[in-house]
Amino acid sequence: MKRKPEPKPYHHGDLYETLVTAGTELLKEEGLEHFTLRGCARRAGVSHAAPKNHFASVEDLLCEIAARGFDQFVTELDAEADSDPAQSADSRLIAMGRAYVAFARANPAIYLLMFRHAQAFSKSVHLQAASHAAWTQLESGVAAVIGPERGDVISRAAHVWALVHGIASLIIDRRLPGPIDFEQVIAQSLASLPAAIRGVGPA
Amino acid sequence: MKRKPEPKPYHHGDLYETLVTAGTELLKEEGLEHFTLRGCARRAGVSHAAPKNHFASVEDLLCEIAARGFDQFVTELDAEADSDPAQSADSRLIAMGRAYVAFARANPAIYLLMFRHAQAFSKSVHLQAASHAAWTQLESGVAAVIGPERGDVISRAAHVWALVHGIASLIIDRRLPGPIDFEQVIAQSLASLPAAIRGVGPA
DNA sequence: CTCGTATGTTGACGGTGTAAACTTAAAACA
DNA sequence: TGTTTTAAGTTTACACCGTCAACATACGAG
Repeated sequence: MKRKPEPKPYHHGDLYETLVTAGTELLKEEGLEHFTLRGCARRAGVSHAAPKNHFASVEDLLCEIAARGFDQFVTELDAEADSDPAQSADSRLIAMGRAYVAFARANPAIYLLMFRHAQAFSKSVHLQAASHAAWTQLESGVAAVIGPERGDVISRAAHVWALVHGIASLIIDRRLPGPIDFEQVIAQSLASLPAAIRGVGPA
Repeated sequence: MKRKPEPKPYHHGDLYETLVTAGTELLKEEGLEHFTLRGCARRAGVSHAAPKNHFASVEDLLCEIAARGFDQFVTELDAEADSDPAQSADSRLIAMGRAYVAFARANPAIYLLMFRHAQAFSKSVHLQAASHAAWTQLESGVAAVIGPERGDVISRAAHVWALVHGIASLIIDRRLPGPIDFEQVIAQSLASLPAAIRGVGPA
């Protein structure tokens, strides 16, 4: 058994990391629909069965890629929300919403993998933790907007998530009709959000 | 060449319709992920290459199934919106939103096929017409809410669609955290919609 | 220096979509 | 009615895919 975590244990180098990198690149280039484990192996320069030693199945590799996507996602949203430290809770939430849609548009295949691909979250602790962090991030943004005394943060957070997820999905799936201004839709929809989640429901 | 459109041309009976039926059933039973052209042929009781005579590819069959899904979708939303002829435009739009999410939850695989599966709409005139009808239905509901003189119906319709699409997607993908009341999220989110699309943007 | 074992390769299996060649039977026409 | 055209279905084949088992290799522990 190995004891030291040296970066290049032997033969290939670090096939685990190489596969994650190759998979991420292939995802961006070819899309989730055409993602293939054998394709990752080819890009990594190993035989088609080599990944088996590091990932029990193609889903395991996708889970790791998704987990790293969540890590980057949370980092980017935090950075955007904190870009102007003087702004209100409302504009912080709107900034997060803008960053959310921007991430989806910049990384459509990763976004689909993270938020729409059917995967067993329980299989990967990394994925479970990373996606949980994203939800917590959303909840705190919503809580700051509706105020500390109001209950029901969860259902309002779901409302916010649904709106930005819907916008992102319709855009990257090219579902909106041709002559439409994405930026206007994003700005208008997000602008209505603080009032919408404050204005309704029980105290 | 045949001239008459008789329903059962010969051997199998009406393989075209049988394949559409078998495909719809398999979609509901196994989900879009496990949908297979050979599986449809098996259920129809024909060889795996028989569908080639009626559908050039698996995508063509899926387009026809999606088109029929849109037909049913538009019918159900119209019925729900017109269920109470005395209701206001606001509550009509909310009723349509409720029916939208209900359709997705009742037919998740068909919904995914209709609204998220990458497909060449241009390949099927039926699909193109049916999905266009759904968009028109949405636009008129939104126009009634924001009033006749206001422009920008398209971007407000996109806003409404994004919200209901997001709710439906998160629910059928089981993305919302465990202790959450779907009905409350749906009711709260939809209730905020008329004011949201009326309240913002240019006159 | 030896040997165990983690890592990578080869080959195979069943599955998929699709294409070509072949067979069958209905329809078109004389 | 009888012949021929042609649409519809079958068979076979190919290139992929994910996964598995058997084998080869080379690092690292002892």
